Amino acid sequence: MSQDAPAPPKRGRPRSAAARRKALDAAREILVRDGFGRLTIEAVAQASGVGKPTIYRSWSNAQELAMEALLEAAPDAPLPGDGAAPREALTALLSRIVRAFATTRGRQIAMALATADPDSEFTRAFRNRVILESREAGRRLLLSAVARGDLAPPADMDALLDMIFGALMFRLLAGHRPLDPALAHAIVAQVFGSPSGPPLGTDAAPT
Amino acid sequence: MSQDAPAPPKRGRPRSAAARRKALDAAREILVRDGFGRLTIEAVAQASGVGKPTIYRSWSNAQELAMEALLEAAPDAPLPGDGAAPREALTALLSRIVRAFATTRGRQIAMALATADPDSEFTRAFRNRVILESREAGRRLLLSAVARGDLAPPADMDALLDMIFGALMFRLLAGHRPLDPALAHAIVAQVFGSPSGPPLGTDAAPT
Amino acid sequence: MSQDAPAPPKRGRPRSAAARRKALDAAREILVRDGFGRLTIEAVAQASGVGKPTIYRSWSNAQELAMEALLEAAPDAPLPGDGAAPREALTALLSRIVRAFATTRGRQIAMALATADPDSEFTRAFRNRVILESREAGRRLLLSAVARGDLAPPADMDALLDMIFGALMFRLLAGHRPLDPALAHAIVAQVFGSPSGPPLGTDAAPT
Amino acid sequence: MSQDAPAPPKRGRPRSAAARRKALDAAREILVRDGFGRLTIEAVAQASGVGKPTIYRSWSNAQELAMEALLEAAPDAPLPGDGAAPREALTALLSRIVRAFATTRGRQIAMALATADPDSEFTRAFRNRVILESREAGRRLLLSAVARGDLAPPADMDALLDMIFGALMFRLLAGHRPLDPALAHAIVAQVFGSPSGPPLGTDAAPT
DNA sequence: TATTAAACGAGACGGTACGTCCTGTCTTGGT
DNA sequence: ACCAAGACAGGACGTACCGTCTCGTTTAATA
Repeated sequence: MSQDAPAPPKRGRPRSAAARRKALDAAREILVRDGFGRLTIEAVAQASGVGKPTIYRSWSNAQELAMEALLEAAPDAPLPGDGAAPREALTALLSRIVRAFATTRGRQIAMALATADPDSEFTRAFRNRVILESREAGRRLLLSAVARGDLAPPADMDALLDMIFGALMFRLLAGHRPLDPALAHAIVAQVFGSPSGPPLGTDAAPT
Repeated sequence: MSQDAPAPPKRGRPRSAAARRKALDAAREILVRDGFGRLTIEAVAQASGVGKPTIYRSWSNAQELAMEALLEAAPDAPLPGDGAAPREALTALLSRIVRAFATTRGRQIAMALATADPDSEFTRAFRNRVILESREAGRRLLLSAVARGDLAPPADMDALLDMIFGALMFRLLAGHRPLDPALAHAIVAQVFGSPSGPPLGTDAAPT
Repeated sequence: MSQDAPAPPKRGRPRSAAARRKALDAAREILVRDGFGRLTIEAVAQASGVGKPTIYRSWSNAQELAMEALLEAAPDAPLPGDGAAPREALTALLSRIVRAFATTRGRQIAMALATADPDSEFTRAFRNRVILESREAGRRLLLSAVARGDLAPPADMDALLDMIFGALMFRLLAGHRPLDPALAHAIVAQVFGSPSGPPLGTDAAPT
Repeated sequence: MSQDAPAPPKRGRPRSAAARRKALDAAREILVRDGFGRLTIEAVAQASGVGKPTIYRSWSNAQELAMEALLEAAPDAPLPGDGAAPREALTALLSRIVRAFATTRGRQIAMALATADPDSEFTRAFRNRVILESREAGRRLLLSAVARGDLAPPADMDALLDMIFGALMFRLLAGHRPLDPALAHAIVAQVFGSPSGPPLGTDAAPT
């Protein structure tokens, strides 16, 4: 991505990895302690002892720095074993997301997403990594459920996925109801049908 | 709560409705023309000819002013006649929302929501007015569909509503796929079942 | 001066003397407590319970109000009996001025004088009342001293008076040396000559 | 006092002398053109193209900036040759001061002095430079006059100096009489005695 | 005694300036 | 060549007062 120069002559002093680290750590701490609105380059430079120009060399504004800090802090999605029962696996996945979002960081991620330039390369990377990765895990689970006959093949898989993951983000942002684990179960029940009754959206008899 | 002063004598010069109007109009124009990031109290004062302190007297920061401006500009939800077929009515409702969000204003609303203090009274009012009103219209439509037997009663109505409306917001914010009218149809199909086949979540299925 | 309107019909409610009083009292207290820089119309209105327009009806800005408040507070110069020995009377007069200026008020008077529009009618009145009245008393004392033969008739009486009173103001403003009672005696000695020895500036040998 | 850091390493970008210059020049021009009351940090920043924070880095308020601008503009006191006749030299010195004060700047200096915090370090420096330097020149002239026998040794030299220079300031501030060159001559005559006749306060006034 | 006009308190108005904060760039001296 | 430090121009922030302008309420002279 930044390697398109085939022969980087590597002149001069190389960038200090330590400086990046200190900046990211300071940024993360500020995010956690004071929230997104206080994450200024000035404050990060102050707190980390890294010079402002050095920070600007790595990130072009506070949003990008925030995103990378959040992205780092994101749990590295140990996605549930695909061998398990898809319904339970999806429930587990959504529950993990709920728990992650329930912290302050969830809102910060949402703010970062909403505030950032939607077309920036960084924003795209962030979306892919933080948001859509889980969505793809969900897709795999739904496909395996369909393969096992637990779920009728949905007419529009993408729309279904957006309904599932959008519900979480909607609760988080609109805040009209708490974002709690019960939602994960309710969503799964809605998709697969009630545990006892016939599954949602399928006419395939339980057999 | 607001009834403790039974006869507030209304001393002093009353607030000027004209000043509020000019400020809101200028704010709206700036939002449309330059986006949320440029909506500065300074700029609004400049553009509207209203003094800064006067603006601060009515709104305590740029977010609040932005919200009221967006809120005003929000279409006054001419909700579909509840007598019509609920499935078509829901499709129409979601399509209208998609069209509204597809404009710049959609992202602005999302940014305002994400950026603002989630506990502020203004934020709450904004959520109720702009976000949850449509959700309630959706609830009414789903209930009437259930009453007509078009839809199996969902186990968790709130979760279902959040899935429906969350999908729209998710597409808007994550931006991984376009927020287009096809999504409205896909969501409705997912909820009610494919047009020809048996509806989703119906118990009409089992045989 | 304000009588050029031949028939002031004096209809309507007359100005409230109480409002003037409250404003002046509040102004004086603020001057004493917080100094000249804090004497704002706003603060006086707040502290006195008098409305801002009412204050502006009587004084056209904070300087004028300050001046009138200071002027009121000025000791009503019970000038020394002209029958007494002029030299001692002048010493007493200057000592009194030193004492008055040594308080915070002295500086405030100087600030008011320096800050105010030099051509305003109010400033002229203030100067006449607060500054020049003492100067005229001094002139009378010098004249009587000349009449008694205690003092040679000065070539330029006005210049001499300005030297006497200017010395006080100079110490007050420049602050290079304290404005203390010793100065009053030193000035008198300078003008009349040392009590025992020959007067100042003469080359007449001490005999 | 300023020696506790023996080797201040002077890190970071040094202050720009050009910025200071531009600010001071703009300040001086505003003082001359519009007067002390219009000397706003805002206006200086505007007129000079220097950022407000940069100005605040060098001066902590408008008074200090005004003082430094006035101080710069002050004529560098080419004090009269001490070898000349002291009486004529003193007359020349006072005349020069009268001429300097007769301009707008005189009043501005007085306003700056009166308005500023009397204990600020800047105010002290200003006083020393602008006010007291001339006074010291006057002291030297008087001493040499005494040495030559032109003048009887005054009982209190400081008081005499304050009378001489205070007279100028008094006329300037009180404004009861013009501050014109005649005053310089009158003061000198008062101190040294009339050129022809016997000096002031002499016992030549017999009987 | 009733009318009525002016002054009253309150406080919002359009402004100006304040002094602080942060942005993103630039310029030092020190590894 | 990169680093930290920090000054730079710019610009928005939210506050304080300015002096003016309604408001609705006294209040006292007049009619």
